[in-house]
Amino acid sequence: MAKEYNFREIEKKWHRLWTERQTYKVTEDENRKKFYVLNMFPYPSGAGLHVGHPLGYIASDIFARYKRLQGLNVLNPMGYDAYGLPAEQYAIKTGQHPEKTTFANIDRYREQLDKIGFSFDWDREVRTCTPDYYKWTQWAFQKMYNSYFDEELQKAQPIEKLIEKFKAEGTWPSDEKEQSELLMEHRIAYLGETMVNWCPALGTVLANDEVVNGVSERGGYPVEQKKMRQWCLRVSAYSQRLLDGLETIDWSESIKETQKNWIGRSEGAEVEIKTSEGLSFTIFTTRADTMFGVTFFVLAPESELVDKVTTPEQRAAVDEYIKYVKGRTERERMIDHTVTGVFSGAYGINPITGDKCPIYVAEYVLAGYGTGAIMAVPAHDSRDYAFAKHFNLPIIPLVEGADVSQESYDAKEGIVMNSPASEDKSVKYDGESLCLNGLTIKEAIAETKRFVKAHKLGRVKVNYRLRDAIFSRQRYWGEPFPVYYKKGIPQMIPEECLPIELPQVDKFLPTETGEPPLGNATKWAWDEKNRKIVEKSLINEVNVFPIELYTMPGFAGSSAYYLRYMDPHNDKALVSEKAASYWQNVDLYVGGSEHATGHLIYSRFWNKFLFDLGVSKKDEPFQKLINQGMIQGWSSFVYRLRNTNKFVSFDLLEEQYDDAKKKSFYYYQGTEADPVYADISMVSGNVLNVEKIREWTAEFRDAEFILNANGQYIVSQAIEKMSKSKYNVVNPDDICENYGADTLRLYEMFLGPIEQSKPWDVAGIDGCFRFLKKFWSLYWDRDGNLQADDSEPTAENMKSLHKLIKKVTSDIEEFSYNTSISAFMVAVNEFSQQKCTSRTVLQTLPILIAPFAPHIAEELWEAISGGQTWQSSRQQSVCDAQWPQYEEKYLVETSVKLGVQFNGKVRFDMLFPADATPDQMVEMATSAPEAQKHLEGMQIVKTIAIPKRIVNIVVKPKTE
RNA sequence: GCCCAGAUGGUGGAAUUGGUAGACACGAGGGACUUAAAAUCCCUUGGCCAGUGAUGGCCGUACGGGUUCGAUUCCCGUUCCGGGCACCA
Repeated sequence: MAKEYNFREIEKKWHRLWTERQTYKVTEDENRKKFYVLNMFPYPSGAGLHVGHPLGYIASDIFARYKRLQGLNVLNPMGYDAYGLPAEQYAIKTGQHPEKTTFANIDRYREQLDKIGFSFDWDREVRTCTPDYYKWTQWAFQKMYNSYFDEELQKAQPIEKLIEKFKAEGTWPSDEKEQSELLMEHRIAYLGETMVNWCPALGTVLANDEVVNGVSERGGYPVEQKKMRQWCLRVSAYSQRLLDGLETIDWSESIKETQKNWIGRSEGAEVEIKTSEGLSFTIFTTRADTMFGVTFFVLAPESELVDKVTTPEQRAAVDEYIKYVKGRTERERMIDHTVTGVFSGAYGINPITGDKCPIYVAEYVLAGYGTGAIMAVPAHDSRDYAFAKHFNLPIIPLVEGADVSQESYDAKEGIVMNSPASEDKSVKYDGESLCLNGLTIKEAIAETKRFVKAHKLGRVKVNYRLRDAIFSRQRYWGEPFPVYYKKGIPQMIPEECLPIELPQVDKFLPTETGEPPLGNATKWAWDEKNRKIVEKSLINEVNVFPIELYTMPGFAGSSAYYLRYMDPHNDKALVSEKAASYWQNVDLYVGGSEHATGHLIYSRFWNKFLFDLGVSKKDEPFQKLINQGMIQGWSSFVYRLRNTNKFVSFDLLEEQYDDAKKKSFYYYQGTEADPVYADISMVSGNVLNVEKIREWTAEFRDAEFILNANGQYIVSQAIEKMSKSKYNVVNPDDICENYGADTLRLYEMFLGPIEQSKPWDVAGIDGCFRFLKKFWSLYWDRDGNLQADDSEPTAENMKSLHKLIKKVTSDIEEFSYNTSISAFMVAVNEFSQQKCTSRTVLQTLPILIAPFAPHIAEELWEAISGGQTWQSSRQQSVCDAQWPQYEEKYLVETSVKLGVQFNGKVRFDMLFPADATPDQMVEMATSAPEAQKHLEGMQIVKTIAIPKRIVNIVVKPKTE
């Protein structure tokens, strides 16, 4: 009886031994090179871990194990992003404290993760919601509050330096309130009166990346613009560094591109415009070359200039327009691009041409970008063009050959003309007037910038689209701010008193007076004298003051967690100098690309700030980034006839396409049928288990199911993101139970390239399971005894082995795990055919497979090395073995079969010595008997021979 | 609209980056062992055509062109799917 591959026992055994032996515990070791592997830590949701989560974790675990086998000291930690909206909303619904549900979810995650056999050092686990962790989130916030960004040095500096500067300049106010306001304009964490994304349904403000298509990312509720006093982070100050840093890191082009878009650098010029009333304003343009084509100016409706510029005659019209704009939601403005606007009554004077052009107010100009005012060049900007057509304003073409009768010419290519149209159209400054005619657009831009600068008409300016991050939320389940208010002026709670712990509340909703949930806390006031938190009722504005009621957003805790993993139990510092110097930054970061404009920007910003402080040792936190694809789920739908409790099999429905809504609708005998999610566990293939769904929810209990001719109920299926609400979540637990963790790990990697998204499909998992069984059976004879012997491996054995080492090594380096698993499959078949029992080979294979399938690797490693005396105790685990090097000498081929081509078509195959030179190859090929019939009546034009690749002979008919 | 990435058998996907397209796996078909099933093993499997047969020929990497002795790979154009940004001046 051959020995069975009992994965359940093997995996249980090794989970136990790994824990007992602390196999994965990591400590700083100056004698070894470090390698830091990191996964984006999960938010522990109530749905548990699904098969998509481990995809990235497995990928990084393979790399971590591989690097470790190569002798590096690998840090591979895991933790939880534990603050979040779902737990809070669940608390509002059920009254259960978010901490309770969050910790329960964490336990469940841990249990699931443990089954898969990761090499995490759990001693370093962090949870963002525990005080010993968020102490350092609060600490970093205070550091940001007490810093400003020095434009010249391009780095953060202590705020005291700025105060000194103001004092030296004599601009330092004496009034405390004025001082506070002045510094607020410079602090990196500041309290700002800004337009925010307010989500009434969630009762909180949202950051820009949390708003998608004008609705909230979570829940899809409408979002409106509202002016509110909020904590903000001056992320925009770091725009240039965030952009420059991208060049130094090894991330995918697409994600760098996304970040570049989000930062949105544009180089241009700011030009001073005087108005007919003697006022002036500044416009920003990237197309300085088009100054001669300006026919009007436009102000953003929210701009403060509007009020100043508007003439009495136009006042009523402008007010009405602004009222209209205010009434529009963000979403409406995004979808509806119809041209609107109003004349302000005033005129602006083009400093280049001296022309008087009307100033309009229109919503297509945004207050938040540039100066909130533009010069309009309808001929060369499509938005200005639409506006000009609508209001019948002149259009002056400035590029040779550009036809602007139907649409604007926006391209930045061509030769400039009409600039000026005639000599008297260009105003002279210090005797010089601007002339761009005949230049290319690029030259014209540069020339205009020079002119504007030289004659002080404006200045060259770089603008960024990146906005400051709104850093406060009106929620309960988040980090409290270590801030109290003294006469309305924010004060930092002393650093030694941190952390300020999240107070207990009995209600998680806003208070009746509209305060955020923390307003419900009774013990939430700061006693300045005794330096402690006291009852709110004691507030006296003398020595006891109210504490901030806002909490920090989700990204606060996730922005520097990778630093905390380096030194997670340190209560003196976020991370010790020693640990930070050793681990530096993350070498390999694995996570989803959906964080491109959120976490991955905030984290880089946060790290750059800490780098300026000297806490972080590298300017960029994540050297290499791999974005694992999403594993999607198959959602299943049943169709309910509208206003009935009847469900109709999908194949009986008629489809109708609604062009307007770009959606299909389904009908059954004239009645429309609406799709309803059905849990995937009730579906096999596309057939619904009607009995099972009746037991699922009350909705289906007494429903009538109209079946097809085969007596089956067919569901329709769609590939969607895995989510609890879509009832399409597949847990990894079942796979572990039926096939084992090693098979799960192998299969998830075998599905395809890591970066690709793909629907989950268990078809094919048998292939990986079979492979492991074959791998297992290499080691055991028919009686279940280990069949390794000390026989000399054959040349064939060594060739197969070294081919495998070479392939697997290079594939892991390139994260091409699916192809390295294929290589294993090939190799195992070869060894099996070779009946290889050589210890040399059998001892190496477990090391090679260990990153992918650690449990079976350990078991076989133990079996094959069991008879030996250990050189050191660490060799008890395959994790501490040494990754083998391949040797070229075993891979050398003595002869190679190559196709001999005539004019690019393969005509015959023949054997060549592997070391044949191209000349020898041609000689052999042309003199071969098979070649003669192809050469008959032909002459050789050219020959190409590439050793080990191809022999190509180009011929053409002989001409006399 | 702009930017980025992609399209290969029935399916997931390989292809040393310009050198015999379809590795590996799934599925399907056939066979062996077995009372039977499971498990295991072997063979076939891109399409079309010719041949009893070994085999041979043609077509084939979304579509249309180009460069090249040779193109899945490079260039130009088109179509389709995915991702990001979107009145950003």
